[in-house]
Amino acid sequence: MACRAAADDMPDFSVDSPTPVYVRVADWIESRIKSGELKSGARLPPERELASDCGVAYDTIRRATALLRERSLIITVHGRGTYVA
Amino acid sequence: MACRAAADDMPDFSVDSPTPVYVRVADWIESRIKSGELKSGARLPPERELASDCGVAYDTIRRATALLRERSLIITVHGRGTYVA
DNA sequence: GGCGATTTGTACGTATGTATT
DNA sequence: CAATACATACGTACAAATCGC
Repeated sequence: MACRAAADDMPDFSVDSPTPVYVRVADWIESRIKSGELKSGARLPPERELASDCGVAYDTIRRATALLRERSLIITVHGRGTYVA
Repeated sequence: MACRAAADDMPDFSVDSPTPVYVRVADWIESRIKSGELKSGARLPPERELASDCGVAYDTIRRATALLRERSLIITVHGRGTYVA
């Protein structure tokens, strides 16, 4: 599973913080892109998989990916998946 | 109640259509702004009230207002309400 | 400044529809 | 046609901001 490897250094999104969880998830994914761990064209895990891996709800992942789409960091294709821009 | 008056000519959002409900709700509100029925500075009903009045879920209203914010037609203030721009 | 009421924001979970493979 | 994956829609609960008292 593509995301499991990343789960090792995945932040604990359950910790209390003034920053919303969906922003922290987006920032975390952004940092993985910026660091080169996720290269352009790479496909992200399915949203539901991301949700369960991150221990957050599907809705939260949807918000996070919406943010990243606004930031033009990812591209999402209905029925296919989400890719690094 | 501010919105009840508008309920008379409110479209039936339950009818089947290829256009998502949240887009139709947004378009309906936009048409009420463009027609002058809702003037600049006017406050919209609370989102939950809009939801029940329109017979749709809170989530659907949130999507609709998000669209209208993107279109710069409304301004939303946390804890206060939503206003025509 | 506190308190309660109102209103938006976030988060969770689930079901069904639609597009791609 | 079946499996996979994103999109929409519903409902609920609690947190956070604002305002009037």
